[in-house]
Amino acid sequence: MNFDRNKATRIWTTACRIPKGRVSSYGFIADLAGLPGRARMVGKVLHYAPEEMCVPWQRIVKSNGQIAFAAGSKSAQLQSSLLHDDGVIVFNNRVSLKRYFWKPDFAELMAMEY
DNA sequence: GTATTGACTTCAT
DNA sequence: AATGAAGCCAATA
Repeated sequence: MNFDRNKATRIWTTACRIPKGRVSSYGFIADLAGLPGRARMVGKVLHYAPEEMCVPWQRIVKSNGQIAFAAGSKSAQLQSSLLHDDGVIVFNNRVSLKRYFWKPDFAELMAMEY
């Protein structure tokens, strides 16, 4: 798998900023990582995220709050479980963005723009 | 080189 | 709320 390691690292580190108990979307993370329009790449890259980086991939969901995996699939169940550990309620394979969507504060946004 | 494929998003029904 | 089409872009084939 030869993907762009540099971009991948940006995505991983960006994902690591999502605090416990919050979620974000693929597109939003792509934007923060400086890669607008590459939501699909975020998903691909998260799949390759090394274990030792402890990337909280479970906190990334679709823009409508649904988990990206098919309901009932092994991955979806695992993600739901991990989110539950974070204190996030998962219902019908989705979470409430109203309650959990991560809004980075101003200082964090500034630290990112590069 | 073109075609297909996604852990996606948005808009229109 | 649910579907579907079109757009998206890097990776694969």
